[in-house]
Amino acid sequence: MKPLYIYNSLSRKKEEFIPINPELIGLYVCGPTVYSDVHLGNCRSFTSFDIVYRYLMYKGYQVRYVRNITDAGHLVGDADIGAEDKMAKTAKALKLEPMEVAHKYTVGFHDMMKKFNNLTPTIEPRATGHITEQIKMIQDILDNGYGYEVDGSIYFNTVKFAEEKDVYGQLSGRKLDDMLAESRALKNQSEKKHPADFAIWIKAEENTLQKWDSPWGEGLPGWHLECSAMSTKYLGSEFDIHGGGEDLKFPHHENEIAQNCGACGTMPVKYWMHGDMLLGNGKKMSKTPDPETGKSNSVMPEELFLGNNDMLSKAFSPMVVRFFMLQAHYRSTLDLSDEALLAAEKGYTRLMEALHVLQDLKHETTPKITDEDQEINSTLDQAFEDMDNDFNTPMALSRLFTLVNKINSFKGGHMDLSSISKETLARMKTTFETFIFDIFGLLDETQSSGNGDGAALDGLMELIIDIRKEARVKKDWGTSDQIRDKLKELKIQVKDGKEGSTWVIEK
RNA sequence: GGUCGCGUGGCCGAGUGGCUAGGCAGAGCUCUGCAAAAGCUUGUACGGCGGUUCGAAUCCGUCCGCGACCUCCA
Repeated sequence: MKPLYIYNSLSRKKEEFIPINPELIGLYVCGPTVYSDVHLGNCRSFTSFDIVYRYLMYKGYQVRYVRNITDAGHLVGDADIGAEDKMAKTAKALKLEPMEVAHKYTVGFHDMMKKFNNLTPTIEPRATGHITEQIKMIQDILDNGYGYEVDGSIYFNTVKFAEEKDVYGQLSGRKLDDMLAESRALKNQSEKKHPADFAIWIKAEENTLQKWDSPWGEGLPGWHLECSAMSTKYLGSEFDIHGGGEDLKFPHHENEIAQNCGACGTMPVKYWMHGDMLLGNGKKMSKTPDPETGKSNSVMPEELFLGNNDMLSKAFSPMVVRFFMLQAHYRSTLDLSDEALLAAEKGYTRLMEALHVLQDLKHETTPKITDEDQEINSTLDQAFEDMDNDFNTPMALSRLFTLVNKINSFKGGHMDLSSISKETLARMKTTFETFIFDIFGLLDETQSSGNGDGAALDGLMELIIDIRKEARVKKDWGTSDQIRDKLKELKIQVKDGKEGSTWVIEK
């Protein structure tokens, strides 16, 4: 197996990926807090890690992919206690049980992941299902002396941990001294000994909707803790890869490390991966409205699919959006715009069309190995090298497009198919399918078949194309063009080629 | 204010000391009954200013602009 290089946020450089246990890779990705609909930025992040998951599997690894659902403990605002829980806030607003809120948005999240053709993780644990594990972890942290109780709430003693372990701040590049000087955190009335300390168990108030019994009284676990507890439970106290959005690096992931380390004494994660943000109007896409304009710049996926957003001139399908995301590296910000999506749409269609052409290419002769053979094979090799280089999807995609050119040339007769060997053609076919479907996770939306209507449409189109063909043989251009133009109005494009006509539904 | 990152041709977006990224758009040509599709050709791009180097968009310094985190967000 060729080595895979992953950019590790912890060391800030690319490192060769060496699994702790080659038999089973542990991958943990921070999932959503299910208090509202996921927006497109969330989808980008999950899609990025879907590619990671897919590529690891392509490499032959068995992967345990854990992605959590946070359905408790995530507070609104920056207070550690006394603040409202996100779940509870939505529950009150919608007059629902917190678990109804969780279910509603979990289902919505799953639907969206399916639309983007993201694979399901192998385990999707929820915070409320792991209260016992979280309480146990709090106890471990207390036993190790890194926690303290104040009036029924438990805090993580960041200062003590930082002094003793020298790992705090490593991931986010923060120094505790600087944080000490930071005055902002003190603006809230707090029981904490130090602003950098954070709640791991929050005492329930009278009106707290979600609360559980614990050795310290009724309460709920703090945010950050669910990830520590559940990753430890399913992947062990040390595992391979942890992923999440760049915006989770601090405080979420930094505190996660502190909790794991404070409870188990080991650094939990070997490779930390962070995906960068999707931008809307040049700014991070966020659910929170802009304080100046009062409007959120987040685009909901549904708006994209239906085309009902001010930014968009038309609707874009999930696969076009996925293709659009693949064209950028996961560690770069990506600007969403109508123009960029239109370009992605054409590119996506071109790629899928070329795949169809490729699948239909056949040749019988087996000539000698030519330069063309080598060129194609090395381009295919390079595409995999690009993926091995920190999942460089845009680069790998560009290799595919290099071959799209050749594929179309073979079909159009600009290049002779017999200039490549049977084996090379076969490899090109399988590699294209592997990349497009297995690694990139794209679906073929250009195919009409798959249901009864599709089959009917295929038959109809065959008939119409035949009729037009006859008209053309008779040089009846009026009929021929009428068919072509009418179909065009119906968003069906007829493509005349050497071997007859094909058609495609325009987006 | 602190920490980090970015600024690439009309747009999106890779790359990173010397070799064509790619997609979209534009121009010319080929094919075609005409188109479309497809193919071919075509872009003196790397924020400004210095420096290192035989050579820098790529390294260093500096200035300007933008963003992320530091408070919930993938």
